[in-house]
Amino acid sequence: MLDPQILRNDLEQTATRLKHRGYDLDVTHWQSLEQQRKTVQIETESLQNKRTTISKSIGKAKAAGEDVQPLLDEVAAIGDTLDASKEQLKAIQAEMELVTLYTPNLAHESVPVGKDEDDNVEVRQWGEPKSFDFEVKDHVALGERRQGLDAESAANLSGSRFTLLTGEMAQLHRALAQFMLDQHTTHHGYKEYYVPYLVNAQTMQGSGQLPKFADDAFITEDERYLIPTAEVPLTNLVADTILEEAELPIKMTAHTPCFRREAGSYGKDTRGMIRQHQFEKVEMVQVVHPDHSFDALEEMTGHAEAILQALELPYRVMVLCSGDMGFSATKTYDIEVWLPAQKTYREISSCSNCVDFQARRMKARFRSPEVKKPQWVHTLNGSGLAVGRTLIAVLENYQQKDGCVLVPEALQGYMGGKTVINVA
RNA sequence: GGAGAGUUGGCCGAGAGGCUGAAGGCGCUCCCCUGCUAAGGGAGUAUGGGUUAAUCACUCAUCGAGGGUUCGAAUCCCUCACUCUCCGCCA
Repeated sequence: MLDPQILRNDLEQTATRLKHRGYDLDVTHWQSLEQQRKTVQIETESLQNKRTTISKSIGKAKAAGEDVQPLLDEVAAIGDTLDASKEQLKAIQAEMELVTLYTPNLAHESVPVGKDEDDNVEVRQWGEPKSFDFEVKDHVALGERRQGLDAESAANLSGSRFTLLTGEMAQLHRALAQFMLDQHTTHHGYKEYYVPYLVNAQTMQGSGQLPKFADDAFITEDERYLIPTAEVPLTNLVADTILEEAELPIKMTAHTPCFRREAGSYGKDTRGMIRQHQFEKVEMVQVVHPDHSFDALEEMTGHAEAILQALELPYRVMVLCSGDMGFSATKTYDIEVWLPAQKTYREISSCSNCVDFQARRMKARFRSPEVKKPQWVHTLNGSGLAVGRTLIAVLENYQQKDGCVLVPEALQGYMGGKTVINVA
């Protein structure tokens, strides 16, 4: 949720900045709502005040044994007008709330203005894409051996966009998640959480998935949502709370499955396990003091990078342009890992600073000794990393001519000492 | 799934139709006293919104959420959510 003050005081500029994000704010509509709101609210509140005043005097008059009938007559006249005024105010406020709930965050000044992913800007690269002296296979081809990656069985069980892993593939997948969690908890200062995978609508709204993106999520019959990312439960842990400044920063990590409908991505990434309805992710979330959120974003991106560096997987870091960012973010770095079979970099992590956008939706605040009023915290989230995609990256980057796959040194301890898998 | 109890400010806790935005305590802030420490005395201390250039100003809302009764609701009624206890079931 944007600061209502900037919509009131700086409407034109805000509309322009929203346009950079591909969002058209109906300025005239908003202005008219705002104007109506003001008139009706003042009217309602003054009627309310009048009624309360008279009601109180009725109490006093009764206690004094006076005749209250004249006062009752007077207050009766207010009733209908007040009710009508209240209804009107409610309707206006509901409409304004809807607009604010559907309005994305503003892009930070440091974010390049652009339309889509083609306008994202590379920030840095790490590692050299390895050259192979043989024809490289993609992860699907590599996974066919020993049926380690069995798309057909998954399709039979559940439909398209599901994956079944067996044997060493499943073990490697598990090893990756364990390794990531351990890195974040022992080296990067995050506390590990185990969280619910089903959340209510309120929680989904707090982090920005609802109401606008209802179609992207799976919903249960009793109206709970399967989490699309652990960001949702983790971030909402501070919903409706006033923290002490000393409690900040809060750094949380969790390994969870993520569920996404992937509505509107028909035909995209249909081969292999790049885009799935269900995938594993290790997520990082930080709740920080507003002065430090941009530093925290750099730090958190570094934490995700550290995983790739430990796995010796080449990657590049992109800063997303205004038009390509997610709804709640003010600035996002995508980390893209090198996939030799596609001869391209593919997203494996996304780290975002949401500043006070989610905090306002969730009512997450903190109190500092210097400032009397509670202030909004800033929230950040980042993948560290998407486990399925990391598996793909390991398979493709560590493949050998004969189709077996070397186990990255950092993972060997998690693989029972194995140095190579997928041997024919 | 069944039966019962509960949900009040940062925390604990009173409150039973008007004088309650809410006693009291804890915590916190400021002041006084006390040669350290402990203790004592006084004052202050909810959140959100609106009006305003801004406020020491005025005002509205909020006692789990949403409805209702009433001139007036933390207090009465209804629905829902959550917590706790007991029973049942279950990994």
